This record gives sequence, C-alpha cells and structure tokens, in this order.
Amino acid sequence: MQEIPKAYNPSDVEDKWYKYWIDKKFFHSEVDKSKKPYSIVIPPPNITGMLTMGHILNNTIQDILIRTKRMQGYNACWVPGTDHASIATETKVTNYLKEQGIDKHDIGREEFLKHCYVWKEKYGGIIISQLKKLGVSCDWERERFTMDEHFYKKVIESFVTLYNEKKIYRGYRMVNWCPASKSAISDEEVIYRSMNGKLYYLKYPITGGNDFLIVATTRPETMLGDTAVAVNPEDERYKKFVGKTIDLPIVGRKIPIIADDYVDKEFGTGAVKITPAHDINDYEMGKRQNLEVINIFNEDASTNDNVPEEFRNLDRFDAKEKVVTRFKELGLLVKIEDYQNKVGYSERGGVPIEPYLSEQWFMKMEELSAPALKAVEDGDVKFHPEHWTKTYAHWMSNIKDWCISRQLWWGHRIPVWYHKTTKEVYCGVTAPKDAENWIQDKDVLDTWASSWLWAYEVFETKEEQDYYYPTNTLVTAPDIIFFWVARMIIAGLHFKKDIPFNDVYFTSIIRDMQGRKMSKSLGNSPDPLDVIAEYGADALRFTIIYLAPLGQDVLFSSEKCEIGRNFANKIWNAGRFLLMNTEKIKLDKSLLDKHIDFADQWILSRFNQTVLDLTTALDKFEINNAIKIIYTFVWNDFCDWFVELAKNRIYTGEEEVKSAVLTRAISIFENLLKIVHPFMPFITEEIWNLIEERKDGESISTSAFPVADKALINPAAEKEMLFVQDIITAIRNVRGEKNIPPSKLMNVFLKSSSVTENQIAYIKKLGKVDNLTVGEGLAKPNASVSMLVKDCEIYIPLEGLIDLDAEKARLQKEIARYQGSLAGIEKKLSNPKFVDNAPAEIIEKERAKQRDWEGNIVKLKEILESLS
RNA sequence: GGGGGCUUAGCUCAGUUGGUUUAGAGCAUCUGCCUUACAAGCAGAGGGUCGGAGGUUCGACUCCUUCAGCCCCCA
Repeated sequence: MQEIPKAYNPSDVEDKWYKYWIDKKFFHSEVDKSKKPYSIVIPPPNITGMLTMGHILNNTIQDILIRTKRMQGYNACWVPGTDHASIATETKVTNYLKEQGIDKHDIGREEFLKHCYVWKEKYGGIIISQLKKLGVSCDWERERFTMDEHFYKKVIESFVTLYNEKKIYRGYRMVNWCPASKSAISDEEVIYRSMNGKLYYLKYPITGGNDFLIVATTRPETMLGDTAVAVNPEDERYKKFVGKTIDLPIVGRKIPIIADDYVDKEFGTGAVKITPAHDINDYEMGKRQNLEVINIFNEDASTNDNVPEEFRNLDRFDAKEKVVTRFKELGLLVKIEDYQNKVGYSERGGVPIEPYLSEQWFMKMEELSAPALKAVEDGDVKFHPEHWTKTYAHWMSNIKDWCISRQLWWGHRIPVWYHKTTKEVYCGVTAPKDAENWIQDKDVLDTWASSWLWAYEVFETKEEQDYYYPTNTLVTAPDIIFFWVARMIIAGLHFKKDIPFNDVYFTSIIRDMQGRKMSKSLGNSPDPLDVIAEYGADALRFTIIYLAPLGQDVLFSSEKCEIGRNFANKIWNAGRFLLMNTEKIKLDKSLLDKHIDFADQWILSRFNQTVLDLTTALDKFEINNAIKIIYTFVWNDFCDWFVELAKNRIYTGEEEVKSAVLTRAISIFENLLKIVHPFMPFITEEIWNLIEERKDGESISTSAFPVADKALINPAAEKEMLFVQDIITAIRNVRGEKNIPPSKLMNVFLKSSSVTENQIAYIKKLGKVDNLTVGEGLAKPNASVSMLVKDCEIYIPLEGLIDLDAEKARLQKEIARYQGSLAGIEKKLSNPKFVDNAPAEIIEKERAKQRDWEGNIVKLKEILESLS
C-alpha cells in the first residue's frame, strides 16, 4: 500500500476525479422509464458574469440534492446552461465596441449581433466552467443557452400564442425608461434609492396682475414641459385662482390652474406643477383633465426641440442647473430646501430612470397570474422557507401588466411585422410571405420573457418533457422571486398546464463579515476560485453549507473555510488510521458480524440514527441541519469515541477479534463516506478508492446511498455508552483540574454493582487508568477525589494533590445544586394542578428525577461526612 | 404607508406542534498535552436572568399583546 500523506491535499485529487466522473458520463441522464426521474434545472447564470459566492452556495445545494438522489437510485438529471441577459450583454458589447471606436448604429443590427455571439463564445462560458471546479454533477451534455435554436424558436412561439390569445398588446404608455440603454425596462428592474435631494420652490406668475403661485418640485427642469398647475379643490388658499392661467416662466406658455383631488394640501405649498409627459401621476391627471402632453426629452434624456432654443440638447442634469439659474435671475426662485426622497434607478443602467411615454408591448398579467397564485397557496409548489409564499402572494395579487419590449438588438426579436403601406399588423413565427412589403418590429423581448420557459424547454422533445417535467426542485436566490420564479410558474401552468417544479429552495444571501452584501463595487467578495485553490472545493462546499441556515443571511470570509478544511482533514486521518492498520491486520468480510460488543452496537446504532436523521433533514430541505448531523457523527461519535474505543481491540485483541473490529470499522467508515459524499465529493471519492482497488467504471458517486436499518438502532447500547462516556469524562475532568499529564496513569475506584468487564477495559484505556477497582461495597480510599455518575461513585486517590477545603466546597456546591433542582421538582409535584393536568409520562419523569436526586444527595452527603 | 424577517455565550448561529437535572454547536478565550490517524489535533474548563415589559398556562427560549433596536421587500 502506498504511503498516505499526513494531511489531505485537495489539489492532488480534485481535477483527477472530476475528469474521471465526466469521462465515465456518471452525470449524464437519458429518459429511462424504468427509473424514477429527479430533475433540476440550473438558474442559468448571465453570460456577462463571473462566479460569485452566491453561485457557490446555490450550486452546492443543487449538487447535494442531485448527488443524494442519484445515489438513492433516481435517474438524476441536472441541466446546466446560461442566460443571454439582453441588457447586460448589450451594454458590455456596446462599450467594448466603443472602446475600439465603433458605434453600434454605424455597423448595424446584423453586424452588432455577430459581435455579441463572438463575445458570448469568449466569455459566456466562464461561470459554467468555473463551476466545474466546485465539483458539480451537472449533465454537461445537456448544456443549454437561452438563444439556442430550439429555445429561440419556443420563445417566439410563446409570444405568438399569447398574442393570438390577446394576452399581449401594444400600447402608447408611460414606462420606466433607462436613458443609458435607451430602452424601456419593467417595474421589477427599477431600484428605489433614498437620496438626499433638494426641493425647489418656484414662483409661477398668474396671468394679468401681480399674483403668483409658488410650486415645490424636486425636478425643476421638467417645468419646461408643464401644462398645468394643480391645487386641491378643498384648499381655501387657492380656490379663487382655479380657472385662471399661469404665464409659465422661461417658456412663455399659458397654462391653466386646475383643481384635482389628487393634490396633497400638505405637500410643499399645496400647489403643484403638472408635467404629464414626465411623471406617472401627472400623466394620469393629464388624462382626467384633458391636459396637453409635451415631451421634452430625447431617448437619452437630453432636452429636445419642444423647449426654448437655448435649453435644447442639454443633459437632464445640466438642464436642471440652467433652469434653476434662470429662475434665480428672474427673481422667481423662492428657496431651496434639503429633501430626502426615493429615486428610481435602472438596475442595469445604473442611472435614474425617466418616466417616458412610448410605444411598447405589454403582457396582460391578471388572468395569467391567477393559477400561479393558486398553485403556491394550495401548496402544489412549496417554498422553503415557507414565509416567501406571503411575499409571492402579495406581488401576485397586485400584479400589473408587464412591459416586455426592449429597445435593444441582443435578444429574441418580437415576431411582429407592420405592412409598409396598409399599416396592417402581422404576428407569426415566420415572416409574412411578401416580406419585402413588411417591416419587422425592431424591439427584442425582456430576457425574463424567454427564461420563463427554462424549466421545460431545456428538454427539447415531448418524450423528455413528459419524463423530466415538472422538475423536482428549484434552488435560487430570493431576489429573483418575481423576475423568474413567479414567471416560470405562470409559464409552466399556462403553456404546459402543470407546475414547473414541486419545491423551491430560496438560498441565503452571502454577506461579508460586516454584514454588507457582497458586491463587485465594494470589492468585498473573495474570488471563489482562489478560495478553492487555497482550501479545496470540498472545504468551501462544506463551509458555505455549514454557515447557511435556511432563511438566514450568511456572513462569510474565506478564513472560515478552515472549518471545512479541518473537517476534510479529520475524515482523511480517520481513513488513514484505519488503512494503516490493514498493513498488520488482515481484513475478513466474513467476520463483519462477529465479536460485536456494546461499542460496536453503539456506533451501528448511531450510524443508522444518523442516516435516518440526515435523510429526514434533506427531505425537509434542512441542508444546514443535515451537514451538522453529519459533522457530529463523524467527528464526535466516530472519531472521538468509536475509533478510540476500537484501538483497544485493534492493538491488543486476538487476531480474529482484531480482524473483525477493523473490518467492521472500515465497513462503517465506507458508509460514512457515502453519506458525506454529496456534500464533499472529492475527498470521499479519493478515500473510497484507497480502501480497496475499485473496478474501472466504479465510483462512490454511483454507489448506493445507505438506508437506515431501524433494527440496529439500539437505545440500550446508547444508554450504556453514555454511562461509560460520563465515567471517562469524569475521570478526565479530575485529571484536567489537577493538571495531571496524560502520561501519568491514575488509580481509580468505582463503587458500583453494574460495571462490566467490557466497560472496564474501555474506561481504563480512555481514562488512562492504571488500576481500576470495582466493587459494590467499596470503601472510599483516603485522600481521594470523588465524583458521582448516575449511581456510580468514583474515587481517585491523589495523595498530596487534595485540597481538603476545596474538595468540601466542591461537594457542597454539588449538593446545593441538586437540592435546588430538587426543590423545583418537589414544588411541581406537590402542585395538584400539575399532577392533574400534565401528561402521566411527564409526571413519571419528574418522579424519576426526584428519586435519583434524592439518592445523589444522600451519597454526596456521605462523602462529605467522610472528609471531616 | 403595507408586508416579511431578525434580536439566545465575546462572535456567528441551532433549539423540530410548550414538558430532559445545569438552554446547545462552531469559532474565540483559558488550562494541560507533540498519548504510535490527525497540533488543520487531543483532553478539560469558564462563559448566557434566551432584546424590555405584560399576558395565557400546572409549566414559556417556544404561544399571545405591546415596546425598542436592526435588516429586507413592495408602494
């Protein structure tokens, strides 16, 4: 056997095993009706992005689920892929071309799209390839892209279907306009930021005479498009002015003073300027009041020809400056106040959005959303954590029509043509036959109006869809619950008449140690590939799951990966210990069930209980809990106790006993590796292969996941083990308190009738005891420390190390503690209401405690007596 | 303004229909150990009136009300 290194080195093994898994196609799935499918579709990362800690968490969870199911015999299929990310990609490519002095409008649509595809080929696969370093078991032969031929076609078909169902319409509406990308965006893509702005008070002179109104506004530049001033009809201050007109400064236009309930008397001065083209509320009022609508901005939010000449072609921020300056010059600027307000920003463009009137395509959401709301409320689709259903329900019940057109080139082009002469509108999967007479709509679809088909169109044939759809589980971040999760449910129910997935797991948000969200601009996110290089993929996987309880944010820093690295090393060394002994001890599988003592029964009991708890936790999506169950079993039960206990027999037993113990220990260890494997695939594969020569094509990743054998769960053995552990801990405690080094053996006396030979051997070994004397009628030796475990009195003679007063104080403290607890119990038991109301089982427990503690107090008092 | 979440040891968090003596874990701290798997380790210890105040109950970290603080989403 080769030398096993003292410390586990992940970089030696990870790439080797990943290559092996892929070469052997372990992760590839084909329709196989003899097996139950378990399918997951990856939330497709942006082709513009880089791997983040969020991806690590998200994909580790998916991998744990899919690997477990694969080992449990399901036909596990995890489909990977990427998203074309219309706005984000177009922005990147546009900027890239600009750096080379190329304007996209000069090269035209076709040429620009070629650049996009080149860019996609070059950078689009980065995240996906980085994910392989994490060990994810995706079916790479199924990798998909939202603009693949099949997918593109299906997106176009879905548009046509909805158009024919009259669920898609075109309209001239006020939309959220991103001046940076010169495109409309949806409500969901607007982020509101709290800003320290200003409130400007402007004097508006009333036509004829010296009267004027003062209006307050955060956006004085829009006054160039004002078409009214409005007051509340109940406002006594202004009643007399309603019906008159204002001579709009700078512009010179006469605009009416109108009364409208919408106006809040308390805001500013109670008189507000109305700009129907550039404010959604003003637009609504404009419709009610038949006001003129004057658009003053170009697509990039610079001023257009509808404003006085000297104010034209100004950026909106410059226009603001200039308008304010002119008001000041005219003596019409009353004051400027600090004002905090929320400003909508374009998520992708990063600039304030502009409410802007334009012709756009919309999807009617009311009818479409109803079944999707019901599916979640009825529990057909289950959310984890469950509380997200409320957020979902709230959004779904207040849903507005979805603006799905984008004034971009990269994406799925809207399949609508307008006849050049008749202006007729045609919508179809292919262009009209006399294409030369038609012009296709220039816009593309919102990215989410394509990725909402992801859950089933990644499966390209009916047979595959019938088999894999609905998928089982979606694992995603909660911030795309509306963008993607909700819309996938809508699409699934509408087009497939079935939910897209049974369960949705919403992951934690990864933050830095100060609780700040990890972001590129803050530079507070470690590069996951660096972390993997330093600690290993398994360590990173373990750590991120260990730190991420369901529904809680995670505070992460790469140093925390020591937890995972240490755990990996612990497993490594447990394996190393067992395998090192196979050099001297011959394994014999026929002895697996031979020479079983309570320590074996105990570890088998613990293992089967662990498998039971683990699978229950995974079924409930308590991934964090699952990994803690594993951690406790591996580290505390198996390594700290079982291996230490087993050493007794491995070092000193008869040959056959040695062989039985080691064979059994390795068998349990191999099962342990299997339950760890979905969480830490690399190290478990490596050790599994060290245990014995495996055949080509074998892998722990396709081995059978252990099933709990309830018959081996053994409460008596667990109880016995607990007793032995308590005795050993008590002895170690004394050693610690008296600073006795482990090299120095102690003599110990146990006053008990129930300690067995088997137990004595273990107590001697783990307690580092020289002579262990056990007897029922044992007298307390002189100058000894005494402890009590259950009904067993422990005496340790420590001539010269005993501080009599300290010993007495300790015993008295112990007695007082029991007396205190006993008093509580007695109070309970003497309360008739408790005895009448509490379940018999609880009462019996309390009585048992009472008996035990009374006994303990008596014993402790006797010991105390003997000291004086 | 509406909704959701959180508050338990120095730090980060568990605590599963209210019932296990003394409310757990990891990290950090302290003490002793290179005990022939592991110092990325072993053994032991200290540390919390479970955010405040009420209430329901025989019994509350757990349920209800209220107050305070922090975070997120939506308008």
